[in-house]
This record gives sequence, structure tokens and C-alpha cells, in this order.
Amino acid sequence: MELDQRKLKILSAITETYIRTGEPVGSKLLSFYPDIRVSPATIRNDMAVLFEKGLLEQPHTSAGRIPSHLGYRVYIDELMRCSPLNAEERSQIDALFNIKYPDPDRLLADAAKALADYTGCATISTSIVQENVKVRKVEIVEAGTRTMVILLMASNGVIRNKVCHVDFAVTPEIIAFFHKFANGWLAGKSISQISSAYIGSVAVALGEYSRIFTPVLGAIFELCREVNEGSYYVNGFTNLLSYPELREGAHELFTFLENREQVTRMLSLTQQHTTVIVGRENPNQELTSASVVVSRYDIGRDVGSGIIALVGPVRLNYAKLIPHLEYFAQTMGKLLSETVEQDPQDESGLSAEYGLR
Amino acid sequence: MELDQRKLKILSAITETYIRTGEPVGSKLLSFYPDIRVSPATIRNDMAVLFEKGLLEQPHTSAGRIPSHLGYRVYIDELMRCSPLNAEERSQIDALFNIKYPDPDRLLADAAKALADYTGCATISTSIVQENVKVRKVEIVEAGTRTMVILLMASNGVIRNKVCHVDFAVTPEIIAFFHKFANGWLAGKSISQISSAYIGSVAVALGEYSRIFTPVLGAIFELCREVNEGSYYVNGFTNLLSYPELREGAHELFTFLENREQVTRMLSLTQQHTTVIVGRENPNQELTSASVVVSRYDIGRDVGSGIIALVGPVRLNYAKLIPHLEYFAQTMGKLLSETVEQDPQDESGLSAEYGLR
DNA sequence: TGTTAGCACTCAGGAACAATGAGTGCTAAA
DNA sequence: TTTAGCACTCATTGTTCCTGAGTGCTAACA
Repeated sequence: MELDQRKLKILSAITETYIRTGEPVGSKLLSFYPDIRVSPATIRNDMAVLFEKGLLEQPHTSAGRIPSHLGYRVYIDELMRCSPLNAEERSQIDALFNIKYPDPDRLLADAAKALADYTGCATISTSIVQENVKVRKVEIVEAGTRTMVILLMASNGVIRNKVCHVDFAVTPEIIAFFHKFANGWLAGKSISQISSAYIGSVAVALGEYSRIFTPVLGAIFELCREVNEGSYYVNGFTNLLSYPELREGAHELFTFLENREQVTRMLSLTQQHTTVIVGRENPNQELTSASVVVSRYDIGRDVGSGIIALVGPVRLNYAKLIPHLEYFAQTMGKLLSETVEQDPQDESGLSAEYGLR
Repeated sequence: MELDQRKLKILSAITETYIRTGEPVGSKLLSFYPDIRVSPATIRNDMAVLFEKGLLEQPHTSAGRIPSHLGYRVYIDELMRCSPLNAEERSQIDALFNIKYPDPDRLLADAAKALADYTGCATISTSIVQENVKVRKVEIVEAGTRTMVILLMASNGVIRNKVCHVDFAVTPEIIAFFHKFANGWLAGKSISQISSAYIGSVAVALGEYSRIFTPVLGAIFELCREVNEGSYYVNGFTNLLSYPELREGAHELFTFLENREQVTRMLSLTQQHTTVIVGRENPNQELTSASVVVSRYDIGRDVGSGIIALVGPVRLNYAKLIPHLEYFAQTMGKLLSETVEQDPQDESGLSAEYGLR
């Protein structure tokens, strides 16, 4: 990009003004900007060059200029100045996590929802489950004469429960028996390996009891599947409707965002710490009039990570939102690694406690 | 309403045709209907009368007629024939609940989501918490050296858990101590009475231990609040965007639906088993171009109940959707009352077990 | 060689007007 | 009470004209 300083300044000014006002920017308006201070005619010459290079667009002949999606790209990569958050902004983000005693499983969903309203965007939040996550232990709690609660605790700190209705009277003895049995077969086992077939073999080992414990094993299998799948939330659909440029294709956009597979495929393309996908850069047609800002958070080594993304109009205040999102992701990672107890890496204790396997 | 048979037939035909096609219905088209069989001129005379009575509207002079919101009301109350569901339809609804081992807490959310996609509407689903719901018991499970899971079981069968991070090493002794203590103060206690102040007095009773148990008591308090609040879900926003007549005010409509208080106030006006609120009948401006079909489900006496509502355009296939919704609500109630174990009405057993209070 | 003033040009948006046709309201006859 | 006939209405579509913001180009200027 062999462009002189002034042309870059003009591209930057057009982009920022358009982001702010939503109106095409004309040469006369730019001539008043203190950093530019040349006549409208000169600016027009420069704009013609920027247009040639594909950095600017013109809604129609007699309108001002707006940045093309490539223009946004140059602005984001080379021109914009992201200032680090000031104390007030940091505390505003911190407040989004303002849950007194955070439950790690709910923190992601709740904070992402708050972030959506804070930014006026939609948010996508996912947790990525490591390959090597294991079952730490299974706990069973009596919850009624014929009801039990199954708790599955995984080595990445995720804890999930499920209520399970059974056909027999739940007694402490039965619970103790099944607790020991289930942990013997499951504790320390890699979660991704707990298939329907494996549960079947566990059922076989239960022998004559297998029939009555079927719902319990089923519940455990479902819990493993849920933990292994990680989480996927989209929040703030309503916010997107406040942008006229997104209303037209809102139905297609929303349908796309609700499809976890499609979105995951799209997000998996972004490998850097923070990535911006501007409008038509996105291979998915549904998103050509939207921008996506993607950031990762990490929860300590080998424990897990996740993705937080903002979805908004192309005309997005990148310079402000990128540092906000990064600080949010960083805080999320920090809070989760504090809350989620790291696996002590020795399942030996438990394996010993439960004997076999 | 002193209207002869033919006029009612015309109103009914206009309503059903308009629901099907979305186009204003003209006199010529109606003259071909086998039940009517009079000339367009006659139909026009009748339409003029129906218009006088406020049952029909005309988008403009040279267009056909569409039902007014009052016209829909008459159609719904007096004209439409709801046929009971056939076997196939019933099994389609049953399939929406197709969760092998349903967790009562998730059944409502999951099935309502499925219902939204089945009907092409948005759904609102709430559970209504009875006044007299009590804490059945609190269970504590070790989930790491400094992490515990708190389980709250309520007399209405609701079971909720929360992960809680503490500042001390979690040992079986501490768990046993706190378990006994907490149940002594909470088991059998009415959930709505567990205020922040009450938790404060529990903390005082803990004496020197109160400081370290603060997060645990906090978690218990939050759990009580959550159980007492019941649940509120809205699903299928995206579906609503497929109706052009709702796109205009979609932002306001969505914002309204996300506001639990407002929606609850609106739904609380409906006291019958199934109620329809047609467009402008709704006092809330955001909903004047939408219709709401509300149905209740019940989970056995004194255990609980809830509301399932469909939100869609005014031009809704009421004759089909009302029986579907009713069957859905009925099935939901049946499934929940099977799954949720009814309170045996004697907390005496537990009170005895935990001594005091 | 880069910058600027001047001016003709372009085109979206809005207003004004006419043509078209679907569907009506009214009247008089059956 | 029903119907045929006919004049009438008005949304829609297309055309034309006007206005003004903003441009592109040219020639003069520094």
C-alpha cells in the first residue's frame, strides 16, 4: 500500500466519521478537520485515489464516501489507535461479572449476556473442551424416595448435575453401592471415551441390577456428553435489531447464529488472540453485512479455554470495542481459573479409593 | 350480535382465507365458496354490514376485506371449529418432549424451545411457585479441596445446585458439620421466608465459623431466591422474524418479551385455562400487531403450575394451534407430575432427623 | 509538481401527474 | 331478498421534473 500520510489520514477520518454518524462523508466536511487542512478539491483528488485502490465506496455519484470493507480492514490493521481502558471502563467491565459467588458453569452465560447489553452487540460465547478431560468422580445424592441427583465432576472443573427418577426405593445402601460401582468404572476415565457402547458394557457389569439402573446410567451418559460438548451461548439478538443495516437480513443472520456447527466452523478459522472479520470477508453469506470480533480466553494450562465473540454491524466502533472485548476475555479467564479448581493431576488418590481400573 | 347465518359464514371464510393467504379477500373469490353460493353483490352487501359492526377492515377502498381484531375475536369465540388432535399430531407433540430421562428443571426450557420451532411462533414458558414451598433439605458435596457443591431440594420437587468456592480445606467432617447445621436451620422452612436477614441470623448462629462459611450461606441464599422466583424462558425469537407484519416493530416486541415483569403482568390477566389475546386487545403497545395464546399446565395439587404461551402474528392459525398448545400443556403437566416427586407432606421425618426447629 | 478555485455534471430523493385495474358502493330490475 | 350493471375509488406503477449535495475536471496558481 504505497499511500502517503495524508491519504491514510483521510481514510482514517472517513472511517471514524462514518462509524460515528452513519452518513457518507464528503470532501467539504473533511476539509474542516484540523489534521487535514487542505481544500475540498485536494481531498477529492485523494479520495479518487483511495477509491481506485478499492478502499472507499460511494453509495451513489452525488454522495460522500464510505469505507469499503477492505478500507475497514486497512483501518483496523494499520490506522486505528486502540487506547487501553481507563479505570472507569475497567470497572464497568468488572461489573459485568458482578456475581457474588460465581458458579463457573453459569459465569460464561451470565457475563456474556451482560457484555451483549454493554456493547449493544450480540455475543457468542463458547467453552472449548480439552481432549484429555477426565471424569474426576460421580456423586449420587438422594432427593426423594424414588429420585436421585447425579453429579458429574470433570477434571477441567466443570460440575454438572441431573435429576434422575428411578423405579426403586432409594436407600443409603443402594447409593453407596452404586456410587462405588460407578466411580470404579468411570473415575479417571477420559470423558470423550465414555460412549454409549462403554455405558452398555458398564450395564453388563451390573448384572442383575442393570435393568433398574438403566435410567441412572443413561443420565450419567448424558452428563458426560454435555460436559464433553462444552457450552455454546448466543445472547443479545434483540440488540442487533437496533441497527437498520442488519434488519433486512436479520432472520438469516439469527438463524445462522443459532446453528452451533456453522458458527464454530467460522470461529475456528480465527487462530490469533483477537481477530476481526469484517463484512464480506466472511465466507458465510448471512454475515456479509455484519462484523465479528473474536477473542479467546484461557483458564490455566491444560484446563481449558474458550471464545467470546461480538457480532454487530460493519459500522462498529472497533477502536473502542476491541480493547473492551480483550479485557473482558482476560477477566473471564482470570475469574474462571480462580473459581475452577485446577486438577491436582493425580487421580491416583481416587483410583486407590475406588479400587479397580 | 344479531347476525344471520350467512354473514357469520362470510366472516368465518374471510378470516380463514386471510389466515391462509395473507391477502385481503374480495367478494368475487368468496362467491366461489361452496357454502356461500350467492353473487358477489350479495356478499358485498353482507360485508358492508360486517364492516358497520366493526368486524371487518379494508386496507384501502379498492382492496378486499380482512378481519378486524374484533372480527378475530368473534371468529375465535363463536365461529372456529377446533378439531381435536389426530394420532399423528399427538405423536408429533409427544416427540417435542423426547428426552429420555427428563430432568424436571430442564424439561420446561427444552420442550418450550421445541414447541417454538414446531409452531413457528415464539414461546413463553414460566413456572409459578406456590406460596407454601419449603426447603426439603440441603445437601453438600465435596468437589475439590476448596470447592463444594450445594444442592437445594424444595418441597415442589425443584432441585438446584451451585458450585461454591471456599477458603478452607473441605473435609468430610466439615461437610457433615455444616450439613447438619444448615438443615437444622433451613429444612422445612418456607422458601419465601428465607430472606437476606434470615441468612444473617443463621450466620450469627455459626459464631466463629460464620466468616469462612459466608460464601456457602450466600450460595444457599441465592439458590433459595432462584427456586422462589421460578423460571421464565422465551424461545423462538428468530421464528417471529419470518412474519413481515412483525418485522417493523420487532425490536420493541423483543424488548418487551425479554422483560419478565411486564410479560408476567400481562399473562396474569388471563385466568381461564386457555386464553387468546388478539392484537390491539393487548393493552401493551408493543404487542398490538401480535397475538398471544396462553395456556396453563398443572403439576398435581399444591405442587405447582405454570404457563405456556405462544406469540405470533395476529394472522395465526388459531383453530389449529389452540388444541396443539392445550395438548402440549397437558402433556407437560403430566410429565412433570410424573417426574417431580410429590412432597409426602410430612417434613416430620426430616425435622426429626435434624433435631431443632 | 502539488494545490486550489470554479464550474459543469451526476444522481438520489421528493413531488406531481397519469394510467391501470382490482374491488367496491349504489341503483334499479328480477 | 338477490342480482346485474356501472360508475367510482384508490393503491400501485411508471414517468417527468426539480432540487441540492457532492463530485470530476480543467485551468490557474504557488
